[in-house]
Amino acid sequence: MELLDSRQLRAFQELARQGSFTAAARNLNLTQSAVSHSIKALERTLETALFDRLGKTVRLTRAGETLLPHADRILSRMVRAQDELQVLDRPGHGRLRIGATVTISQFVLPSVLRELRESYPEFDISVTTDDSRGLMGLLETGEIDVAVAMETSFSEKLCRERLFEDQIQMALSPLHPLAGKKDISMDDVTRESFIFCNQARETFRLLEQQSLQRGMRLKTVLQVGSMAAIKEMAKIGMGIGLLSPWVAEQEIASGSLVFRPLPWDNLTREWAVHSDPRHESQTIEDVFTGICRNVVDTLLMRTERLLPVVD
Amino acid sequence: MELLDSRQLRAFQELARQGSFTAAARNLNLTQSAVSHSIKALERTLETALFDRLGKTVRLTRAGETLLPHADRILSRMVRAQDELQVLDRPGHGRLRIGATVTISQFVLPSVLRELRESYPEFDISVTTDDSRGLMGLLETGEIDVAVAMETSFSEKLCRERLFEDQIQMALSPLHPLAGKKDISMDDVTRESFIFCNQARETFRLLEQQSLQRGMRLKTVLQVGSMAAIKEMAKIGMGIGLLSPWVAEQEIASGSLVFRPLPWDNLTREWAVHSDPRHESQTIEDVFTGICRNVVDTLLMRTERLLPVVD
DNA sequence: AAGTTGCTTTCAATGATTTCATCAAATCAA
DNA sequence: TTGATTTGATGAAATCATTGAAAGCAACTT
Repeated sequence: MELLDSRQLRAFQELARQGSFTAAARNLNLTQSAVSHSIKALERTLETALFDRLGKTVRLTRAGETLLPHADRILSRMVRAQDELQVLDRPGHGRLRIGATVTISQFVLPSVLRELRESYPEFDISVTTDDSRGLMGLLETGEIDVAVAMETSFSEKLCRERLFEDQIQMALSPLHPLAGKKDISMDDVTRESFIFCNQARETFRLLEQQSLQRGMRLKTVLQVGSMAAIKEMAKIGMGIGLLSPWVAEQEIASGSLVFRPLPWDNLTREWAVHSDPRHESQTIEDVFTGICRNVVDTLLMRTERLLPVVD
Repeated sequence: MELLDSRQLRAFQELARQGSFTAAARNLNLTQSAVSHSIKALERTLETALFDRLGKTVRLTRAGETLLPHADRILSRMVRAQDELQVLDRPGHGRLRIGATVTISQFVLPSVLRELRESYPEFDISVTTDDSRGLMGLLETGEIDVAVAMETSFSEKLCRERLFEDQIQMALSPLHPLAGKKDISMDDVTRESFIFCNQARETFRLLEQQSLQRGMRLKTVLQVGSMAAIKEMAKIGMGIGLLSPWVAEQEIASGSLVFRPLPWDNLTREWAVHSDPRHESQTIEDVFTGICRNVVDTLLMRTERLLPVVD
């Protein structure tokens, strides 16, 4: 069926309100003739008379009466839609959907979000937590705008800005036999059981792959839900936590956890801000990346446990 | 501000749903070039990008996401409006707003409405009661479609179809002194008090005018709200009822009321169906008039108290 | 690297909307 | 009643927008 025309509806609405072609035309900034033509066209597509023309004045027919409320709502919704879009375009308004791994959302994002909110208080900001691979998926389907994640798995289409590197190490209770051992061998770790974060599947994958290359399997004793849980478990000697030392500054300082490198190298994680360069407004994403840069730079100054990126 | 175009919105909606210009174009029976143009035009009037074009596939931007629900509702309301109008046009569907005087709505309309409902069971029928002059006003403002009323006051623009004539007479209790009197003089009635229906202002006006021409005033003792009330009051001798004898067949037959003519003539009321010939669909009004004709004809056959119209 | 698919652009043509000029009808004021 | 004025309808011309064909890119496939 033929679709209704919005300008004709507008003419209809005004004519219904004014009861006069010339008055309607004046309000619409049109000629009376144009209004007459519009109404006639509308009546033709609807195959029904909308007005009784009684000489000088005009009155709605039954059909016109039933159409009028529809026309009103259609037209008012049109201007409402336009108003909403207008507001959306105002500088400082907008949306940023951030994706981050557990580590990042706990140790980096808080400062970033504080700065972001200072500069753009009207922005809608949301944070989704997932492992790095999942974040890349969300980025590709457009469900998030930026992802702070490991650089292992990234799509060709996405662009990235490197932030820093870190290294997975063993987090041990000070009482653990390996805590004081000078040279930790492969055999030493083979016998141990490890604690992972079940949301950090990408790190787990990285470690498993490295282990298998050396013909061994890491014994996993626990999969816990958060960084804090790993640390607590390691403290009481439930096993060896696997995480980067920069997320445990306090525990290291207080001596409740001891960090030792794993007996093989290449356990460096490279972190970056990923985004989709084809996305509508890259600007807010650039702002976000810049803030991340800043925050990470101050972090780098405070600890040597984070490694700057070599460009 | 520039108004949105419905075809562009339709294209937008389909593209948002399909995520592909060609697919959208196929569903719209258009070239994908046309869809591309439409979207571009829409984006131009809204001054914002509605889609991220990522090579082969497209995705809604934030603006697009906010526009989509509006577009959906606008378009669905358009088809709803069209559907409603379609239903309105179906034969047998429609509306007839009848205006009638108290007498008519009590003694003529019931049969008319029964026949009307038989032929057009889906019609919206409403009845408004007012005196003849008021009905003419309602007819002129388009608040009713037809009026069954006295012919005294009618506008030039309206058309009418004469139905019948009747005559106002005095309704008396059989015990009333005038009930058996042979020749009733002016003096006889001057002393009496009369009972009117307060909704029959036109009849009252007619009588008052006739009286004043003869230099007398009718003494009004009661203004009551219905024909039945007049009859009851007259029966118990509260005064003389003024009404047409054909609305009191039963009372005459049972002898509880006696009718006598007033001592001056020209008290004939002419009844007609009035309507506005400039109105959209005269057909249902013609049907109504025809049914009135029939009903009145059978009434005329049953009583001589109604007078046929002389054409 | 070539081919396919899909979107954009340019351009011509079609179609629709608007305006202008004019007519007919209705209202208003003598 | 008669003209003067207002108002809506109509037809023709001008303007504007929508459409489709074809060529041009860009991305994805083989």
